[in-house]
Amino acid sequence: MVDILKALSDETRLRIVAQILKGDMCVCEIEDCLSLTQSNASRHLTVLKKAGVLESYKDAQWAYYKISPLFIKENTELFAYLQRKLTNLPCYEKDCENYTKCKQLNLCTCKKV
Amino acid sequence: MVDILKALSDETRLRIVAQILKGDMCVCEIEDCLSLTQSNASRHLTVLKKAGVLESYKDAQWAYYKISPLFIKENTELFAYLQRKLTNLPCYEKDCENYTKCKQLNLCTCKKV
DNA sequence: ATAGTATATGCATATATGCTCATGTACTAA
DNA sequence: TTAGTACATGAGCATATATGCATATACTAT
Repeated sequence: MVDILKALSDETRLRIVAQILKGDMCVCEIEDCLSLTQSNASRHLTVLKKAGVLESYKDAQWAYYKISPLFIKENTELFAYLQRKLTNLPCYEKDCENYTKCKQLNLCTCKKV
Repeated sequence: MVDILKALSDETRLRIVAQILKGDMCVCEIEDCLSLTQSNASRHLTVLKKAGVLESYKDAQWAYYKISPLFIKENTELFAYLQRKLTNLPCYEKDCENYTKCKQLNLCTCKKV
């Protein structure tokens, strides 16, 4: 429980979760969308994964991250809280716009599964 | 939101919240119950208060802390999550025993409101 | 095989956090 | 007024965390 809350107690990681709630994303999409360096994005994703909030799977050279179904199952109320509150994050709208923009510019060559 | 999660992302503070969920407590009760130094207990309580999780009120020389009604109102799901999960904390049973023991020994001279 | 892309990770560094000791403040009791 | 109790807070230290740079690994495409 502490690990989960620790993982979620960082604005960048909340921004990541907020975007992934809309659907699975690969690391480069997170980078582009939130304007993070590659290593920084990767590290934050690792923290969320180790805490059990996210899961990852590989497709070709891309690593996709998704919300862990087990996390949702075992932390129902917390998950509902995130769903309701994450859209209020200061950066949320901007991050979403960025996501759309990056999609159009094809900054990431991966094809969504 | 980040402030709240940051405040809750520490085991000692979760233990504090777990006990206060059972009813308002003064600082010396928290100290005794969780075996914390006075300054440490005070600091953690301050963090929780600044984040809006707790509120405090004074009675004579004692400072009582309680769960903030506004926090409960605005963070329903999170509060429900805490209520359900905090009893699973590793120290929970021990802390509760300690609480009863300290009550009996009258380690704290304050009279509960 | 070779070059390129995507991701993870070691190392160094700056900042944040948690803790203790000592001190300050507020209230009580005599 | 004086001593005692409860609580808050400044200073200092040790540890943890976030970040960037450089490098390693894994996969793709030619």
